[in-house]
Amino acid sequence: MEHQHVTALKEAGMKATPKRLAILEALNGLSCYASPEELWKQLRARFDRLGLPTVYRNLEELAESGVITKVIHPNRQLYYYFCHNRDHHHHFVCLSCRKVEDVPSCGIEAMAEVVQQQSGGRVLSHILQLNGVCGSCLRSGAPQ
Amino acid sequence: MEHQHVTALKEAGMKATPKRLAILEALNGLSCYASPEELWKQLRARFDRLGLPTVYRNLEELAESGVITKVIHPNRQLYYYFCHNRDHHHHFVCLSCRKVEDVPSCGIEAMAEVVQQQSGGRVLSHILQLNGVCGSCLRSGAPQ
DNA sequence: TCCTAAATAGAAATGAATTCGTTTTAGAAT
DNA sequence: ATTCTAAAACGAATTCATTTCTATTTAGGA
Ligand SMILES: [Zn+2]
Ligand SMILES: [Zn+2]
Ligand SMILES: [Zn+2]
Ligand SMILES: [Zn+2]
Repeated sequence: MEHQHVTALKEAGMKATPKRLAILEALNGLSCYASPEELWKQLRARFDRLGLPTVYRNLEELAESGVITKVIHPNRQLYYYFCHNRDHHHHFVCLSCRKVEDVPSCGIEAMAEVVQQQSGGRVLSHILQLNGVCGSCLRSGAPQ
Repeated sequence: MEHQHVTALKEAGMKATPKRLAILEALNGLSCYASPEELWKQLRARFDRLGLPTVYRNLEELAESGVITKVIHPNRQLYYYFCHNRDHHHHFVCLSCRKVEDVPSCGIEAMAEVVQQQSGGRVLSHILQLNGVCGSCLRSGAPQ
């Protein structure tokens, strides 16, 4: 379980440093998205020295290499999520409790084709994210 | 053409102030997204006094009321775009020249249904945006 | 014309995110 | 095991887009 993270890092061409692994493990233990500062506060206890910039840098690098996912949030802060689903899919994120659910498929390929036909443009990336309140939050009457 | 902006503002429950109208007109004259500061610099020439916070506030209110659209950008800065298409649709935004193209339709309704079935969650909003380089940028060899 | 809630000015503050020069370290090579 | 080097981490300082705050002005209805 830890070694699979080492492997994932190696495959992404990144050194498997203790702090990098700890960040991955911390994210792995959550079913919701987390902010760099939250992860930093959590991990600080396990390292005598751990800089907040290190957490920012690693999260960005991990997202860049596709190991983790960046969550787009209305408050415009950075959040990250570790999803094991390697198929192309998207996320429903709860704005109340931060839970993340997978939503399979999307019609991006067809839409990219529309752009290609329309203007000859090239789609480099896409953002498809559903925001809302998850079932358990709704049932518990949590604030939105 | 100016009066239609007055009407749009009234319908959104907003006072039709000169500065608000000027912001709308400035955005209306562009086929691409713009930042608050860019609009401020452009409009400063036409008003002896115009605060940058006023531009920020108005753009946010206009986006909130649905008159204009917010663009999600990888550099995490705020950009806005004035689109006249009132049907539900999404945007392909060029990361090079900032041009915006409409992309009709999306399968959000079906995906919202998946979320409903999966966990009983409620989808409050969604983000669907295609990022890339438009046809004319590609042909001109513009930097990405 | 008067009134009032809404809008604006503009300096100041905010704070998430990043920079930078130094120090440490992972992991390959010997 | 030891050496070496590019990558990683430190962390104080900085950045700068965005927001806050109080005083002032104004749009639009009465
Ligand atoms: Zn929830
Ligand atoms: Zn997922
Ligand atoms: Zn372009
Ligand atoms: Zn549009």
